[in-house]
Parts: sequence; structure tokens; C-alpha cells
Amino acid sequence: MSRILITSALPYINGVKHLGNLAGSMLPADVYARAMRLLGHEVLYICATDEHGTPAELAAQEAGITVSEYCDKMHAAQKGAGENFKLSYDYFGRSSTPSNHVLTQHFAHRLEAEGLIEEKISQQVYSVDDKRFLPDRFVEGTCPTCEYESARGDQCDNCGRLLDPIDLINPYSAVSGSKNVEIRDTNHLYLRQSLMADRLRVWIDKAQGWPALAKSIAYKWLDEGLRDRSITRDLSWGIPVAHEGKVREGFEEKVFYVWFDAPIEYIAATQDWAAETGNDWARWWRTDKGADDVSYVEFMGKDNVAFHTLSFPTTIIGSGEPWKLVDKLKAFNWVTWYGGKFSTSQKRGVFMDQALSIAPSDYWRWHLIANAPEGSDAGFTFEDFQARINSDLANVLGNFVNRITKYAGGKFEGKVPSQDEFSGAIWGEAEDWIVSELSTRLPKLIEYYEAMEFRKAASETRAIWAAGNEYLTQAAPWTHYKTNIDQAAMGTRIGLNLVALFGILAQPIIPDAAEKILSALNVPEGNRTWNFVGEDADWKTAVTDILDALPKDHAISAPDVLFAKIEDGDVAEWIARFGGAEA
RNA sequence: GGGUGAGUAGCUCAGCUGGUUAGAGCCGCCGGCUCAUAACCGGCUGGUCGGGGGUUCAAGUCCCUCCUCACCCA
Repeated sequence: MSRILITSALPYINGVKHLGNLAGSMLPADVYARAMRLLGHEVLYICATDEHGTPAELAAQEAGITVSEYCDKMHAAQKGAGENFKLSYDYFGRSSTPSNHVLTQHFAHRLEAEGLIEEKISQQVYSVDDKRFLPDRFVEGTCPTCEYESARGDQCDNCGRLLDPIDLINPYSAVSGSKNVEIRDTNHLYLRQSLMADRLRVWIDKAQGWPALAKSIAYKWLDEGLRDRSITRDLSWGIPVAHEGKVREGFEEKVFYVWFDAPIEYIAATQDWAAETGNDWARWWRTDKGADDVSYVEFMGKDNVAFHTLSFPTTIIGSGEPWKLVDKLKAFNWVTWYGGKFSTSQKRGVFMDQALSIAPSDYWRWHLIANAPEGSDAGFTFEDFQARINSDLANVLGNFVNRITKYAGGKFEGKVPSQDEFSGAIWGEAEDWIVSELSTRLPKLIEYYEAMEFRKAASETRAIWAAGNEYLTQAAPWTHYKTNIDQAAMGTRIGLNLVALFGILAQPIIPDAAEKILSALNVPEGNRTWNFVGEDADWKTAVTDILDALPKDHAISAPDVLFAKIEDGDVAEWIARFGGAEA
């Protein structure tokens, strides 16, 4: 047993997330957290909404409410969506909380004390009418290259060239449209990442358990030379540039950049969790207070890798304090929507709240894990979704549970027939076969979870379910029943124990269905873990015990249909509603 | 323009440091069974592993080059 700290990349506050976001960090983190808990580890899974930055201000402005109100509303929406998807966060926090203010300011102070922060003067567009400096995206104007008239300050949408807002011709404020703007000097804080490059490289050289994707991205940045990054912005919504309540001179109108404070929220959210539950946060995050034996695992999309391998570690290491660094990280590619991108603005794709209006969370969880974007982007189509759900969940698992529980109900009064009562049964080839099958597949399944290979974990789970069907075909209790009830009883008993096992194994990916199965089989809460093999036991012994785990005459019932099939008509309707290929 | 990842059966994907006849699931076809959500079990069809060149006794698996897609960076 060990202690595992898990974080998934903070979902940005700007709207309910779509299925691609879910599949690329929160869902696999949840599945991993659940599996590790079942294996007996002490798990802490932390996530939060990322609430600062320009897009939040813009969205609030569009909605006609204050940023604070907007964040309250969207945080509640995202929290609800996560709960409905059965994401088992130990805590789902907010990056705008007081704890994060304090901690972010603390880190900035420490970094400055270590000589890693520098205040520099730069030139920036100031809007006289708006009475504020304008961040890149708040300035628009004519592109100096192609003369496109609505180029944004950071990039021209017409020619694609990256811009500095002070180079725009006829610049104007995107906030008010005012052309009364001028270029003024302004101060910002820069994180001197360049000074950290050697220490980061040493740390990355030693890192184990990182995918090649993550290491190569990190090395590439190091090889090119880390540039100092500005960690402040001209916004009012965010964490003030202050220390111990005192605002830094000249920074009254500025806040920390969202990418500086967001990862710190992993820690601050843990503090909030501890405060609410009476737990100790330091033993998870401070290596001088017990976090040394914690295994810290981060989940994220591929776009976040640089921030998690370089920027945040710069903050952590540079503080000079004994904070916990990431041990393993898992980066995902994108889920694509009928070959294109999911897009909030163009309303392409399905969003978390909408998804649950057309299918249960288990359906999405299963499909998104079995089709996880590991290794490369993964395409989503309703046709694939239908095929996978009907085959894996309805046919292979659902039907298995249904056929044997109904049979036991009809022939054995809904009780687990015991070897004592039906003593004439002979252990045969079918039984040897299922034992051997499970004793190779169960350890593989656990290995896949430990290695965070989610597609393989799902396909192994399915293979185990399929083996149950094959066992029933081989054992054929319905045939034996005509001549040898004892033999039929054994096939039924093993079949029912397989149902219980399948429910236990299904818990990380499809928790709702697993719960239905386990309660139909009256499996007590305490007997649902994955502690299959004891100290000295081997898998064959363990599996043999598993197949006779339900006690004599234990009452079971047949659950209602676990998975209704997705009909062709449903798919057609969803495509019409969500766009599908034509969108 | 640079970097990274990917291009393997109709579809979705496995194939670690090169080594017996390239695998799985789905789809399709044939057969079996009848306990079950017309489900399940078995079998079969199907690939010159993006193109070209090279190294090697041997390459999907290494090297070069070209093409296509995605993402990151500029």
C-alpha cells in the first residue's frame, strides 16, 4: 500500500467542458484514482476550476455579469457536471480562493528572495477611455503585414502571423472599441526560468515514469533555451501582486498571470480540502512533513505538458522549499469530432451536460476510456459509440449478468447453489479453463491500471467478461440440468461468482452499473476491493477462491436490464441534433 | 519554417530494445447452442504494415528521403 496524489489539469472556467476535455484528463484521472483505491492505496484526487485570465473576463462581459458572479455560476455548473459523470474527486476547488491568493503570493515572494524574479519595463497599449492597459487579445487593429483590418494583438487571423500589439496600425480597444489608445511604459514581473534550466535538466534526467512525449517536449524547450516569462498581467480579476497584504508599488492595476497561479491551486485546493475535512495537507505536499513517500501523478492534455514539466517545477524548485514534485505524468492527445476539432464557439461536438441528456454516464465513460486518445488523437463518432456500447456493455457484460442470474432465479430459487448440497458435481475442463484464463488476465489487468494504459485496461476487462460467456458455453448448466442437477449447480455457482467478480472489476470505469450488479448479488461493501492475492497465495489459488466466494444459499436477484441498446434511430437523432459529419 | 507524435486488415487499434506463417475487437459470411437484451460460443474471408531507397543472414520494428494528418513552437 502506498499513498498516491492525483491531479487532473484544471478545467478552465469558460464554460462546461466538452467530451474531449473530459477524456483527456479528468476521466482517466478518475478511473486511475478508483482503481488505486480498490488496490488498497491511500489516494487523494484533487481538481479545481481555473478561474483567472482574459477569457473569463471576456465571457463575463458577454454574459453581462461580473467576473466573480460568472465564476460562481460556472464553477457550480462544472462541479455538477463532474458529479453527474461520477468523477470521484476528493476535492474540487477553485483557483480564486483566498488560500490560492496567499500561496501564490508566497511563492512569488520566495522566488524573488531566491533571485528568480525580475521587474522589467516594457511597452504596452493603454486605452485612455477604458483607463487600463490592454492585454494582447484586448487590442485589435490593422495587421502590419497583410493589412487585414481586424487583426488581434497576439495574432492576425488572416495571415496567421504572430504580432506584438504595439505594431498594429490604427489600434483600438476590443473592450470598448475606443480608438483613443496610446503606447505607454509599464512594469511587469518576469520569472527568470533561464536561471533554472540546469536544475530542471538534472531533475528531468532523473525522472522516471514520464512518457516519451513529455520528456521530449521538456528537453526541446531546455535545448532551445528557456526564456524568462512575464508572470503578471494588466487585469483586475486575479491574484493581486502583493505580499502579506501589501500591494507592490506600481502593480495596483495588475494581477498574477493565470498560468502562474493555476498549478499552485493544486496545493491550495488540497489546503482547502484539509480545512474542510480536518485532514493534513502538508503530508501530501511537503517532503519535510511526510510527503516523501507520496507518489504524485499528474493527468493532462498534450498542450499542458510544458507548463507541468517546466513552468510549475520552476516555481516549486525555485522556491527553495521542500515541496513535492510530480513523479509520474500522463499526457493525452485530443478526441476529435467526426475528424475535426471540438469547438465551443462553433458548437461542434457534445458537452458534458448535453451528453448525459442522451446517454448514461457509464456509456460515455466506457467509450471514452476504451477509445482514450493515448498515443495519438482519437476520433469520436456516434456510430462508433453505438457499436462499442452495444457490443461491450449490452451484449458481452449486460447479457452475461442477465442470462446467469435469471437462470439461477428460475432453477435454483435465486440462491447460490452450494457444493455441499449438490455434491455430485465434478470439476472439469471448463473449470480448469476459466481458472487459467482468469489467473493470467487478472494480473495483466492490474498491471495495465498501474501503468495507466487505459485502452488496454478496458480491453482486458472486456476480455474477462467474454471469458465468462465462454465458460457458460463450455459448462452448459442448462444441458446438464436434464440429467445431472449437481453439475448444473456448479456451473451456476461459478457463473454467479463470475458476475460478482465482473461487477468488482467494472467499478473504475462504469461505477453505476457495477453498483447495480454488486447490489443485485448482495455483495457487501467490504468485499468489493481488489485485494485478490494474499501474501503467499498464487493467482490460481486466488482465482479458485474467487469462484467460490459467495456463501452457501446466498440470495441473489437478477438486476433490471443493465444497458439498454443504442438504436439506429437514436444515432440518427443525435446526428441531426449535434451536427455529426456535416457540422 | 523547426520540433514531436501518428500513418498496420472495410472500421477502431495492439505490435518492448529487429528474428518462427503480422495480432485483437467491430463489421461481413458459415456453423453451433437456447440459459439470456435476435444475445452467446466456434470457424472463415480480409493486410506487398503511407511511397521510394538503404543497412542486415533477417525490418512493420534501424538509417535516408518524400507524401499525408495532428499538436506544440516560431
